[in-house]
Amino acid sequence: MRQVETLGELDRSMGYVLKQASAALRSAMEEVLLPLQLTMPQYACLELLSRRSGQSSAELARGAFVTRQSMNQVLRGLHDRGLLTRPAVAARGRALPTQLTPEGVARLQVASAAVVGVEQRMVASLTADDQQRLLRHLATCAHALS
Amino acid sequence: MRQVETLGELDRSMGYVLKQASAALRSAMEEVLLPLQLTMPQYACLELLSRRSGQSSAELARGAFVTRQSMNQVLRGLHDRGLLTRPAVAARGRALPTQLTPEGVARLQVASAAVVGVEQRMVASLTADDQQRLLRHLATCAHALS
DNA sequence: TGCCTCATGTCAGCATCCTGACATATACTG
DNA sequence: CAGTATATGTCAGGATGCTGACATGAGGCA
Repeated sequence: MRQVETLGELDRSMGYVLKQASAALRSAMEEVLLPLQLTMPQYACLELLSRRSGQSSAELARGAFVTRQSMNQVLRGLHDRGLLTRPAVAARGRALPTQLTPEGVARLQVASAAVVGVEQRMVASLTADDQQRLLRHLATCAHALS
Repeated sequence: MRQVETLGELDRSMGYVLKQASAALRSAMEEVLLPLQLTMPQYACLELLSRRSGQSSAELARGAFVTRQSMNQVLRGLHDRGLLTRPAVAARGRALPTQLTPEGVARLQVASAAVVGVEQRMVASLTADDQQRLLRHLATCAHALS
């Protein structure tokens, strides 16, 4: 494959370049998560729970950009593997608060380190200021379309 | 839903914010493409063909970040709707060069205008310089992970 | 109180995308 | 020339995610 084909106008399109970066990140993350027996949504679920414990399936779904149904399937898989706990019945309302088990925390620590490595590799050639700018601009873009 | 929940550390993660922006863009694009009877990969395919005509399914697949098989399915749908043409047999090698029909060009013009509108809305609150910076930084990130 | 709205969990069905495999056509290499 | 490697198209099967629908629980309001 040639390096950039014709270096066409696509590289001027914000949408295309954003998709390109996102696809590259996803691919790289799946690569490092595969040996850890974790898929992308599974890792996202564990990460979200580590940031704030006791979230419901619907909350996790919004945080991971999937539907409630998909997140529920993810939660079952992680529950069956003993990485998190869910009450069988809701103590209040219908939400079932989820928590990481020690095994889940341990697994996440390894995975998180690998993912951080990928992120650092992604922005390695940017200065600290540019990284902050990029972070801020991306957040602005996301907010503008919400 | 509260605005940003706890405004947690997730907003400091480059990967998360990138995914957030990408998801928002995809959602917004699907919203404007739905009335035009076009899905995301279908639009990407048409756009790629308008940039460079005669591309094979495999080339289009790489450009749209999907597999050859998925792109082949997309091409069939667009071919059945008369938006593009493919030779039944390869004139040389195995590649089947694809071209847009006038109907395909017309449909793409409308879709492209809608998508450009979405992209402009996304970066509306950024200065021209910041837009160029964002474009350049995203390309750098994508290249670093390839 | 009764009613309405909203959020959550869950089930069934469908659409989409991918992995694995195979045949074919071209280019390269000994 | 024969063998290998690479690229393309295609088929079959499975995995994943989504839409639509329903029941349940909480909160707000006349």
